[in-house]
Amino acid sequence: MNYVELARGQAAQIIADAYRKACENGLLPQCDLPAPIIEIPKDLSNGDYASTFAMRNSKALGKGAPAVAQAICGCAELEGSFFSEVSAASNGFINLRLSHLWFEKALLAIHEEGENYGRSTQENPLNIMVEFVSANPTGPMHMGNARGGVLGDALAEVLSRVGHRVTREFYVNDAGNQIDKFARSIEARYFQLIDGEDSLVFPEDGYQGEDIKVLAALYRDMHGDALKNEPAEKRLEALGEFGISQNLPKMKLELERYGIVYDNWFYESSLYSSGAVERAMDALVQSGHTYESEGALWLKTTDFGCEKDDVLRRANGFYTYFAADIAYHSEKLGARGFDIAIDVWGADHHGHVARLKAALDALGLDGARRLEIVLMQLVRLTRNGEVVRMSKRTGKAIALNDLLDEISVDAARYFFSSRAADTHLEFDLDLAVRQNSENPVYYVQYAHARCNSILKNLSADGIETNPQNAGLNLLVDPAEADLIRELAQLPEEIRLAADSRDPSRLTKYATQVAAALHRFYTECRIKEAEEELRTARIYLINCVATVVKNTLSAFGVTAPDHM
RNA sequence: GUGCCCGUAGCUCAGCAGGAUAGAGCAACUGCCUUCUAAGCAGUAGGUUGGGGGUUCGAGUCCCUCCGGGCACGCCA
Repeated sequence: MNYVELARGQAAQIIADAYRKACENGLLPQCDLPAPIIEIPKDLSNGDYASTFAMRNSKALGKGAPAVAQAICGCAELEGSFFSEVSAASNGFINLRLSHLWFEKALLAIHEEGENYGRSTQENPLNIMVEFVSANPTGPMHMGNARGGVLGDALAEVLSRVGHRVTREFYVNDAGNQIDKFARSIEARYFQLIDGEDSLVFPEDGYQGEDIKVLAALYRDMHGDALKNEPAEKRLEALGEFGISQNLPKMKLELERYGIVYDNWFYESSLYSSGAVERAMDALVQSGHTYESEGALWLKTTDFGCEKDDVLRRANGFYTYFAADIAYHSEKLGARGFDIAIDVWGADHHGHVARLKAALDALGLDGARRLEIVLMQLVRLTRNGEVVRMSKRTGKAIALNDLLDEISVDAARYFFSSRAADTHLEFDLDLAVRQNSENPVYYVQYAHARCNSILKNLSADGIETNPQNAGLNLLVDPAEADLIRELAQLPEEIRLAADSRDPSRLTKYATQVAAALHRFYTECRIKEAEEELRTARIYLINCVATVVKNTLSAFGVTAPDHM
């Protein structure tokens, strides 16, 4: 149950009713006004909720905002609501104060819902696919993939928590030029192993990493030198397939270590073998938005507001990556039955967004609305203040696995979750490794450990620590009220994270809950409190533990019982 | 050159749909452990929200412009 939403709704209703009553009493003129906006002020000294109704409508009502606010307050009926007090501020704000009933109800809901607290349902649940990471299987994953991984995973999680049906997918780019490049790189290393360093010139645009040498050596160990005398085409195919067959399981393991498990791994190559690419291209030709020029097949993306048209099939007869991507996404939104497809992409692909949407629009799939791209700014990796370029081609990428050897999965996931996708993220390796207790993740986890520790301690003294619904009306200390207000916020935070496609706000929320707990812990004793109050505080502590755990689990971070 | 993203405290960043006195963490300084975990709490100091215009009762938030940084503009993926 979302008590923030409930209170907000009640407040809006109270003010709307009060306005109607003020009109009947001749205090205010009858106008057609928009629904009152209710906000939670930063500074709670004036009230728990506030409305800007008077300021917003003072012009329409022909009266000053303070006068409007006073008229509203005079007519407001609080009976049966969660509010105990309504007042007009001199600048026109209408302030409402929550009654203790609200605090008690909010706590009861947390305990009742337990690990489901924070979840909600949709009237019309959507079938949503979140596709993320989709790193090229040509080498180990880097920091950008690490960021995209938690972002996509957490996004999928919050979407499912608000009641949608969510599928996590990894798109395996096992076709196209970069695979050819990959195969030629392994080939060069393979020949170097057999015939010495100068046997075959290393491709200029090849993959330089050590992992390529390892793959070549592994292939030779397993299959010998026979491939050397095969035709080049057959050799490259064998080496490319071998490389992918080695890399892909490693990537799966790496992602699992990182806490990410996909529902489905979708292979680009399957789009060709299933005929999906052909079908999509035929459909595009049927749509009338294509033409042939200089031997190539073009899509008129300019029909949909793009700056220039794009090639679908090259003059050499091969389809472009764009063509495969159109086929892939038309399958998602068509045959595979997803209402919405969300892709998490690196910002370096942003130029691709408009034309993919355009292509889907041409196919009648409403790409403008049903395809959502979350663009993630690239991670700038620095070491000793120096920028480290992250590319698989140069072999200088820092692997996700290497990072996880240095810091915990929890620390890595929290760090990458803590900033919105569109912020430029700087990741200092030395700092990350050193960060330990300075990392906010420990601050939050400590809050959970503290709750548990208190309960364990009390339990050892023979005190009942299972939540007992009694004395909740005694929780009136400001530190207790602040804490409960924070706890009540979780369902709202998850809803906002899902709606705005931005789970990073939950790390900020987690920090706020932890801060409120730590303040409460300092201000309010539990062990020495009088029995009824102690019982109520034990109830509260149990709720805090639930909320911290449910928040951290949204981005895959654990809530330890002790630290 | 064109398009997208960013610019808030010394550093890393919040600021929800325009609202009351712009907030956290780190770093600095001052206090708080014989009492439930000090991985904590309280306090001090730190700001022309990149500059300049505009919109209005009100702008960090919206619009324009300039400055600075990142990314992209392939018959690569």
